[in-house]
Amino acid sequence: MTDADPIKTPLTLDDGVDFAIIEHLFFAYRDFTADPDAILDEYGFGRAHHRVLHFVNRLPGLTVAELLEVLRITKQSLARVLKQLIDDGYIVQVPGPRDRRQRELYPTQKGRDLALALALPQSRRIRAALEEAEPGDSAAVERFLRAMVNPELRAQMDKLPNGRSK
Amino acid sequence: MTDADPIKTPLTLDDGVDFAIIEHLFFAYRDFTADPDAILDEYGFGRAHHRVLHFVNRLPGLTVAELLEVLRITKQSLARVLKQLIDDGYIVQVPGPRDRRQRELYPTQKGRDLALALALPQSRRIRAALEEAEPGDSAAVERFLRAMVNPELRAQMDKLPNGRSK
DNA sequence: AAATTATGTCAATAAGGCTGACATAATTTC
DNA sequence: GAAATTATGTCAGCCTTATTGACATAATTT
Repeated sequence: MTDADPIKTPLTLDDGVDFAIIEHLFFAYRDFTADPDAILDEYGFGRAHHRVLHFVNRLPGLTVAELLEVLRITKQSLARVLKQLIDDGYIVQVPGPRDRRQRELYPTQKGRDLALALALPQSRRIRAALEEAEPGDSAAVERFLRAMVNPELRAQMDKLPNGRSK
Repeated sequence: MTDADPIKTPLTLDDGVDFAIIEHLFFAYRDFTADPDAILDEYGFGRAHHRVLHFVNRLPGLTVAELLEVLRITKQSLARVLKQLIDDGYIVQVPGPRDRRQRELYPTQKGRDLALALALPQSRRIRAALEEAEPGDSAAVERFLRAMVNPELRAQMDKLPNGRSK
């Protein structure tokens, strides 16, 4: 019955696995999402609403199909969340100019304000983390995180406005 | 009704928020967790099982209370997941030597093997990401991720074995 | 006119969280 | 030794976010 015996030694770096970064990512992401989660609670929203609101603000006018592509969830999962955001006046739908079947999604001022309020504590946390860092660390972190994404999905990231838009 | 009007300009860096790193973290973490998720599916397990199995392997002998502390979930949430892992022979409980009320949690060989199998694709992804990086980037990334964690929770991270154990 | 497409909606299911209440056994305190 | 506290387990019920499958509607394309 040696297979049912307890193993008393911990998994360590010996095992050829980079547990340091694996665990750092876990803890960092947990606290990173805790900031907006607390705000969302007050509105009766969850993390799903945050993601929708975020991308509608970053890519105003995107269609439902495009949003599903970015979020990688199903239409039915999106439906409830999107409906709430529309009913509560955070997002509006506008019929597509060329194809009137499409619904272009735009934030309202209320939706813009909330998106910004949710991003602010996250941005503050990032800025604080970079204050203790060496110059160049910011670029290194961004390069690393980008390289962690599946190559075929990096194109999606490039569609997001990165420069200072006029 | 200007508040219900669609806003057509995107949120950008102008708004004083570091969207680049916010979004990079989102996409990176999504793909980072997709690797083990696919494996867990085959076992009928979810992400919750992964987290339990991971920390039991990294801190063998920890008690239920300590595990709850690390995971920051409730006893009832842990119960279901832990029970499955024990019933299926991935984890065993051993009565605490000093306090026999406590249940020390240890992985079995089967549990050790699965924990390692789940960590491997994540480690491979990290290694691949760092291959394109400059020397020193790895340390910069680790510093950054650590600084992203709430200060009072960093002590928890220090309890994890980091060196090469003898 | 027929087929396809974009979207919306209904019903059912599942995972993984939560709270509250209660049970048991072991330890600590008085 | 009795009482209080602690560590754990378990039951019942609820919520959110996701899933799949099926079907409806309107608009566009063929």
